[in-house]
Amino acid sequence: MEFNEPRGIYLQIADQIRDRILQGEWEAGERIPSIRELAIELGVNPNTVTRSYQELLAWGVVVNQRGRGYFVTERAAERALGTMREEFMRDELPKLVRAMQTLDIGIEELGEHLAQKHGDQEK
Amino acid sequence: MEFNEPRGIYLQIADQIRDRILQGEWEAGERIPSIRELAIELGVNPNTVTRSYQELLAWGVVVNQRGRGYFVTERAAERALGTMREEFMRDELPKLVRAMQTLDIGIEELGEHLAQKHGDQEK
DNA sequence: CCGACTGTACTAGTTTACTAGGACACTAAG
DNA sequence: CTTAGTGTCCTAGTAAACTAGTACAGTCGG
Repeated sequence: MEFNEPRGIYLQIADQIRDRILQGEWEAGERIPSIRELAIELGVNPNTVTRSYQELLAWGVVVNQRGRGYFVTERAAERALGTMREEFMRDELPKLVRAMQTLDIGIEELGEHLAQKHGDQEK
Repeated sequence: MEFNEPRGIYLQIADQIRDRILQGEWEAGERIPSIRELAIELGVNPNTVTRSYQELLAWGVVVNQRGRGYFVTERAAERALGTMREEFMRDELPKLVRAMQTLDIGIEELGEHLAQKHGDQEK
């Protein structure tokens, strides 16, 4: 696995594991790879994985037990979406509002540009 | 002037001068404060102001002449809005798109939250 | 030419986020 | 109890962005 982006490695790992959880690679209650296992597999320091797993904890998709491992929570997808949306609304939205105000970009115009970028938002 | 935000001081200064230009504090072709003047007034290093002025150059609101100073351009407001919007569309919009995709936020929902934040967008 | 202003270039110190190394502590199986 | 696994803590190294200090270079009025 390559880590080219300017984003921290630990964030890329956290995203990857989160996605694998949400895709059902592990059942609720099941153990995900240990910190050391994953660290060796990815060729990074265990502390980096530890930090990734702290993110997963904050998102509510795993719980941990000292000496045993990290385990997928019930309704992990639901929890992840909820907490991550809260974080987005609290941290990113204000920046967006500021930018739109100084650049005098309306919601309608923003919508047009967004549509160009990722097409239909059906789901 | 206090610089509490986590954003670089040079960016805060650049924003401030940009706003003062757009508010018409100086005419087109008029000279803005010299790097040293502003540095002393704000209590920062001249190099920090230099960096702020580089931003203003990039935004197209000023031009510079070695040994003479920095001068407000024609149609500064127009230029600033244009280049800054380009930067926004190129740098910020992709992040926004990514976030909205992983969080499954639609344009409509985003609009609702934006409306709550800065009310009507009349102009 | 001179002097006082202007911007510029080079270098170094500071801060912050991030990553890594190594030791410690808990758990469970034998 | 021992051991091999687990997570956790403390510390240090790294890299990047930012800020500062200092010297250099152009401009213009006298």
